[in-house]
Amino acid sequence: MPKRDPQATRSKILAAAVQSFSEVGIEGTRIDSVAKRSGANKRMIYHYFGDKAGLFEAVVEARLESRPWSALAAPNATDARLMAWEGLHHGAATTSTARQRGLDAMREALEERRQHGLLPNGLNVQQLALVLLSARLLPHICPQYVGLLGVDAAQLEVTQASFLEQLLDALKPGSGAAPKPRVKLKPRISG
Amino acid sequence: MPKRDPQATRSKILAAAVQSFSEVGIEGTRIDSVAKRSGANKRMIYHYFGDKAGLFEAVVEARLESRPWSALAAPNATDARLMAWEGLHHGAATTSTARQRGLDAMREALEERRQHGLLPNGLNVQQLALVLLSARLLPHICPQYVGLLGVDAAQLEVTQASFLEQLLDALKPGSGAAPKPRVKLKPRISG
DNA sequence: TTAGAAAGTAACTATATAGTTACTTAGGTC
DNA sequence: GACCTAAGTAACTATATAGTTACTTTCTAA
Repeated sequence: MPKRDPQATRSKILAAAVQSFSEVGIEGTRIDSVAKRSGANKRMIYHYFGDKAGLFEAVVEARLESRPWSALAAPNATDARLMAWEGLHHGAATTSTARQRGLDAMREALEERRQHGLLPNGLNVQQLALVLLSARLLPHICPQYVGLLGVDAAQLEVTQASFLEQLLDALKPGSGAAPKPRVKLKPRISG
Repeated sequence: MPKRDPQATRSKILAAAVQSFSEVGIEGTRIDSVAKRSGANKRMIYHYFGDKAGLFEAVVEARLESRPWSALAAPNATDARLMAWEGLHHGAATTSTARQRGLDAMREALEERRQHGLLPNGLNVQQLALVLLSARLLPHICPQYVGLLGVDAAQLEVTQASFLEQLLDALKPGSGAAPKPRVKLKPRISG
């Protein structure tokens, strides 16, 4: 094991930064705390990433740029929260070709679904994609509303996936009958 | 006009705080800047609200507690962002009886819609409410994805409302035919 | 009209924080 | 193995920030 390992240092800083930014956001993140959590020297953060903004950029790059996108899969809490902090701070400004490609693919998958006659022709696929993405992101960002709406937060990952599939199913042209839920949920064990 | 007006002072502080918290969040908000923006003395903030956390609580109370909730109406950007900062910082912990009532009403409205045969019986109304709320909130929180998904941000308020109505319509049991969009959109004038 | 409470002000303080300086140590290369 | 560059460290600095102290001014009520 070498005493010095630039790659390892860089990535342990990045890992700590991912956690911190996701948990407490950009303003909430303390460079000193990232240094301590990563075990690296604070100076190294500036060495590899320039400044706090650069560190956040690197975090976005590492977690959001090359992630797979899918209309029904939920991003994990870490990524969802990073997306929220990014959006709240930087607004719509994002010139991300990688994410653009990923989201295009997601849209195309829905488009294909429509061409197979599984979605109504009049339906705007972009809007549908936005609704599906929103549904999977928001519970990580505003968990307070999950509870307030009477949805079981602990099982949401599963119940929501099933619900959204059911929703898409119900949109299928000609599906007049009320569809059945695909997953039968066990009653939650309390305590 | 009296030289002193406690009510007015309190509310101008609150108004400035609403703006600041909505724009830059809890950590991003500077008490000095709220004081300056409101025209009140900084000391008065501590006098009326205790500390920064108390000020944020008052902001939530003022904007989120007694607002009307509706399955299809979009909260404005200010409120949506406040909800996001609140959720990101405080998580699921919210003991809000007022919001609970408001959201219950929203759920009941959907329930009623179902009882009128306008929604499939198998459909989980809580989940549906969550999806609709998510769709209306997320664009304010993560505006970057609106553009990346190819949706026109400037017209979203209108186009999304129309889309969601269409979606609910398509869920109506027995509605096999592809529904038409309810609003015909003008092409956007560029420049 | 005067006491006392509440509203309001300005200057202050302790501390935390992003970013820097000045230095030491390791490792590859000729 | 000497040299040089990159990796790494610790102590430092300027400043910004939440919260306070000590004070003045206005309003109210007896």
